Amino acid sequence: MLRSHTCGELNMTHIETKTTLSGWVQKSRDLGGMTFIDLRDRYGITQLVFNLETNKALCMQARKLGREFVIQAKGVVKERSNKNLKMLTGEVEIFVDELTILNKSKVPPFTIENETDGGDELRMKYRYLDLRRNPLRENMELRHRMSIETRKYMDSQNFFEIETPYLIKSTPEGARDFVVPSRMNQNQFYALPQSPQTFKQLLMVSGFDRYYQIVRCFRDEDLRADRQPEFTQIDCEMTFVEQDDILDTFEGLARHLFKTIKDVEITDFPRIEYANAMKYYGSDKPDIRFEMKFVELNDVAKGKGFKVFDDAELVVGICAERCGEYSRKQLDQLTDFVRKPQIGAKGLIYVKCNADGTFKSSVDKFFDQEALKIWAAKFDARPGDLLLVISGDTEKAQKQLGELRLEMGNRLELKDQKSFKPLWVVDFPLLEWNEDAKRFHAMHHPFTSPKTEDVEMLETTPGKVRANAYDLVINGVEIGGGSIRIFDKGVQQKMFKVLGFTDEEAQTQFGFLMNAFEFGAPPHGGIAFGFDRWVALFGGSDSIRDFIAFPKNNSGRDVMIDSPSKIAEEQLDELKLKVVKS
RNA sequence: GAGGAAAUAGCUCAGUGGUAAGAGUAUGGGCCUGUCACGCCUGGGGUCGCGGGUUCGAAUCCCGUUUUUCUCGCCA
Repeated sequence: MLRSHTCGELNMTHIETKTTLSGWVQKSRDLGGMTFIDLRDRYGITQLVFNLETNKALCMQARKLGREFVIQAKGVVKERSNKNLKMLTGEVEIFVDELTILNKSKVPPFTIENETDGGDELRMKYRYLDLRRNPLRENMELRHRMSIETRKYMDSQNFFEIETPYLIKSTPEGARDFVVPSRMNQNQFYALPQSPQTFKQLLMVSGFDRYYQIVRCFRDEDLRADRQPEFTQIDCEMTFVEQDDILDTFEGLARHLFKTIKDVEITDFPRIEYANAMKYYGSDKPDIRFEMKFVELNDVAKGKGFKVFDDAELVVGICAERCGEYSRKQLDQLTDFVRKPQIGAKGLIYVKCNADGTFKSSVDKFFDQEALKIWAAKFDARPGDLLLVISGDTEKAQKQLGELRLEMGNRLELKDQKSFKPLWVVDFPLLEWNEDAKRFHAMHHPFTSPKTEDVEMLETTPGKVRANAYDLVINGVEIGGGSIRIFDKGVQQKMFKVLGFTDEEAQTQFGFLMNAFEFGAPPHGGIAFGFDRWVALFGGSDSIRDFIAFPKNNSGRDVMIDSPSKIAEEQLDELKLKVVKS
């Protein structure tokens, strides 16, 4: 070993110990007569000290060290005369008597500090340097610990970790596939899995009973801060279970991770139907760290001659506590917010609940004090509160108000970073109408089972069929989702029919699964968690990028290795591919 | 696919038509024996993303282009 200790472990108990440390030069402070070097490794920073009087040659050598040089230093642990209690090793230092430069370093393009001066692009290009920084190192450690604890819990619950293939078959539903040409099978392509969905179902048919995998998934869609083209799921499937069994099992996983990683006991996992999540929060992933529930006003708002309300399918509002003093400017800002094209509301109506018990609203012309008093009562609003009301088509109005609710949550600082509020959203619709394709799409995926009592509606009103599908949401972030699967060939065929597949297409695309279902498929269901998001959530970040060692940028590029890139003509020839210049 | 923003020293940024493009930081040299954001002195460092245009004159205005980034669409 090129070291006897790490840079994070030496303290007062090691005084007078002979030690050999290896690491990177974090910083040197040359005071003339003496020189201090901060030596860094994964474990911490230890101060090396060189004295011109004691050993001139060595001190001169130390002065020449640059940032990020890799060195080995041998010496004795001494108590500092000037202690630095901000550092873990700040009570001691090493009197060095032998110094070896293991490797020099160019001056790094940005500072390797907790607060670096480098911008995102530069840090991505030199990711290996960025990963030397404490915050990134800590993120990787968090990720590591979460994967270990996940495996511990899953193992304790008798789950097998089984690997599934990455070179699979392209399927029409869902996200765009990444595609890989096959050399041995000319003109044919593999696809990278969007998730191991069908394979884990086949493992259930095989009788493995409980499967999980921490597995890479690939989706060729546009990216966001919380989306990467390749990302990691905790993918799980169980046999002979009903929805509650799955929710219970994975509440267990969530509790275990919260306890072991965050030292937080989660007592409550409320469950809310999708329909109510939309009705009260305008979102299928409500952030319930704060209340501000929707109140519907159709009965008191319509029929008073205000055309906007009378023509609307839904009039709905929220109560922002203690915002009754909002200025014209602040209200205009909120109106602009909901009118942004991304949100798309026509306007915003406000009611100020004045301290003296009167009301001031933007619809005073149509609603007198008595009418507004009834509104306020519906919100349980107190003097000093502000009511914000949106109207329009039900679904749109709910989503728009949902965005406004989150915005108000930000403005009023109601989203406590340290608080974690998980919940299950259940009873998702089975299907959603796709206006462009003029057909239904599976909301979750085509193998999700409809609720038994709703199956009949598949042929009459497919849009109303509810699914045995559920999402785990924490602090407004969709952490995972799953469903009880269809295990009956007949139901699966019906499902494909509703999705607009001909029997032939269904057979070509998913024949392998339907065939398997004819050989004694057990009832089963499962769930998959977005591991990167979960780690980021625990790490207190909205972006998953800094929780992935080597992420890609917004355009799906790895700017460090410069991929994707062109390939050689010979490679194309071998694959029988031609590149068309556009 | 649609829209917004940005590109100036190694890095982070200021500079909105006019002399010679600046700051902080990093970096080279010098001084300093208890620093730990060390301090002080001093030096080097620029294709103002790229291409075209307007102008007596463009980092600055206009057009195009590339890259990055944000939002929406999209992401079962």
